[in-house]
Amino acid sequence: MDQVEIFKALSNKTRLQILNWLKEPELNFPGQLAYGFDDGVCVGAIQQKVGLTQSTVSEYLTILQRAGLVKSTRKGQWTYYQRNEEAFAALSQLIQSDI
Amino acid sequence: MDQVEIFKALSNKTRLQILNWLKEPELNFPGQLAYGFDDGVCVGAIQQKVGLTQSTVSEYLTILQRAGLVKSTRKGQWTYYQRNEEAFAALSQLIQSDI
DNA sequence: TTGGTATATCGGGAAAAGTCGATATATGTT
DNA sequence: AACATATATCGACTTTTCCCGATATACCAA
Repeated sequence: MDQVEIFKALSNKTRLQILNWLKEPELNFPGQLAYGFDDGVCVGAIQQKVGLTQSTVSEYLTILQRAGLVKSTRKGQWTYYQRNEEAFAALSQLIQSDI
Repeated sequence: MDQVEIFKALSNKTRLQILNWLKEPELNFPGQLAYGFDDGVCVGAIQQKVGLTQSTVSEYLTILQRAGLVKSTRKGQWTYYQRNEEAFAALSQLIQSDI
């Protein structure tokens, strides 16, 4: 758990926005309803909502994943991303005790 | 409370180190014992321990203050910095609910 | 195999952050 | 007033981040 890496990942408005949207996938990505949300939301859906290029969004998700804040699941041609809630709980705790 | 600004302020190993040292000023800045710690620790003492230049450390403290993570008190020629514990409590809470 | 779609990675240009030395400002002392 | 000390700010340079377009890779369908 690299603290600096986590805070860097959170130091960007768009990435914070993505994390926030991923709290309620059904609500924020209704277009994907048909496929379910058990594994999270695919990159394309996030990209459309974000409005930046595909490469940028893919990189942002990688940054969030390296920091441990999201998990990814590959299914066919899609990669689904979802929040890693344990990481947020741990971070909240870390701020209370370690930082 | 600008989230991005807070996380940027925390995205640096030295600044995290400073915040950590300020948790126990008596222990980490014994050279300043004579003056007491009610208002925190002065820039010079922090600078010596950090080992970077005076200008860099001064700027780091400004960054931490703009993010609301520390408070400063001017006394004569010295500026004393101390942690703003309310900000950390709020941040911990923010991560649990908002992010 | 050929082609289509989804995602990842690469290379680059612009903007921001890291860090320094030099200088400015504020305060204190004589 | 003149000088010393503590801190803040400025200008410059290097490194990192932001974000893009182009290309590569992985999978799927005909």
